[in-house]
Amino acid sequence: MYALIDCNNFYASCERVFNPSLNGKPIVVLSNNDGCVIARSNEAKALGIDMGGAYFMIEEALKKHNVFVFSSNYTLYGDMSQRVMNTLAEFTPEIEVYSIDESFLNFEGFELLGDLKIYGTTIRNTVFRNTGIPVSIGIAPTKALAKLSNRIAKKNKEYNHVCVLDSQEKIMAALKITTVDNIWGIGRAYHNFLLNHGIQTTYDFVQQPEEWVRKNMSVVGLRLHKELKGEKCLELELVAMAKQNICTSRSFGRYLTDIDPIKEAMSNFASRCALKLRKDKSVCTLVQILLHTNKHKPDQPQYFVNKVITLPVPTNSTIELIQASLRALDLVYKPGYRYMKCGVIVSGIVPEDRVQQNLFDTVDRSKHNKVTTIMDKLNKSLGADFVKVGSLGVTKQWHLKAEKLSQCYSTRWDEIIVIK
DNA sequence: TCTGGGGTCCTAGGACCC
DNA sequence: TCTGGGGTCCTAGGACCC
Repeated sequence: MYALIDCNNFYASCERVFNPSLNGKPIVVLSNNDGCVIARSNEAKALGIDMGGAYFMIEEALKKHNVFVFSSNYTLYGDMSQRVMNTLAEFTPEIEVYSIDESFLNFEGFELLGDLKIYGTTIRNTVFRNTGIPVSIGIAPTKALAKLSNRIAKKNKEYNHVCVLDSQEKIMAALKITTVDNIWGIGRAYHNFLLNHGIQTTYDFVQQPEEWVRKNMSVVGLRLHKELKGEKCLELELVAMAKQNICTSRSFGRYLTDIDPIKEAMSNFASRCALKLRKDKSVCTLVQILLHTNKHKPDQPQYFVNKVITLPVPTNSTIELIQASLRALDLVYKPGYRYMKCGVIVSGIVPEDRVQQNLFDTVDRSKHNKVTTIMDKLNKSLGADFVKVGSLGVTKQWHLKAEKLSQCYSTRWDEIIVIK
């Protein structure tokens, strides 16, 4: 058996932990740049606020209903996630952290511990006591069924947030009450496709012949089909695989036309990518930049461009990645456009101890390594970007909007909560 | 004024090899 | 009439996830 533990309305719940006066009140959390709604408390959902709605279009309505609005605070959510996962790890040796707010746990053989419903409830209570975050738990024989079970636990009050699908009858009943658009792995396109073929519930879906599923939905769909019938196809991924791409991109807080502030933004994003690489003990061989105008304004001149630079030797040096990004920017930048977004993607990622050297390489990398090591050390103890490369700049014209940001209660000494 | 960011996997088709 | 067969690698695009 597998358990899927999912935090309820995670970002909204994080905001509540340190501000309990928000209990019972409607809360929404906005995306970067305060762009659109990406998390809602139950009270906000009940008001009919949609996921993904543009903030500027619903701002008035939110005010009218006294909805509390927050900019996303990933420092806080990341730290809270870590606390939840640490607690979960105490309950099983095998845990796959699937996303910032979800984990799969291997419950194989746990039936011997007694009723899984009781065990799940213990986990839920412990996570809440340790972190203040409410979770829902779905338990079933495969990962896809655990997902489905989790959804039932969350949507139906009578389960008290823990649902166990441990018999064929329970599984069949669960398949019948779950429509196909709520299956993990079925998105909008497949949903429409299935509806066109008269398939509405998950039960209808598992009745289809495997060849038909394979033909129309590729091996991914077939795997899902088998999983929903109780045949295990997806294993727990206990060790996080090395990433194939690392991307840092942002919309700007306002339009940029001059190249200089864009250079500043690009330098910052390249620097972030370098830091992420070093954290993973990896290096990259390709740097790609992207630069966009505002796609939501079709009446304005549009320019979308990507540029890839191949590095002579794989690296995670902040300095080299900034240089490559700025070189790429120079090649594609055109004046006269109102730019809205840019970013840096690094790929061709390999472990840093398996670097293929280049015979004609002239850069003294040991020097770069010394510099970045010291930079990382200082920034870790004194705060992000305490020491940085000059091209990261100080004007911050590109900075995103975050007008409703809460404090970093758990990661900054000067923002720690004070109890009077 | 204002519409997020960061990922994965699979497939088809083209270019190229012998 | 008829124009080989068997591969690899890369890219773009589409599907999906949180």
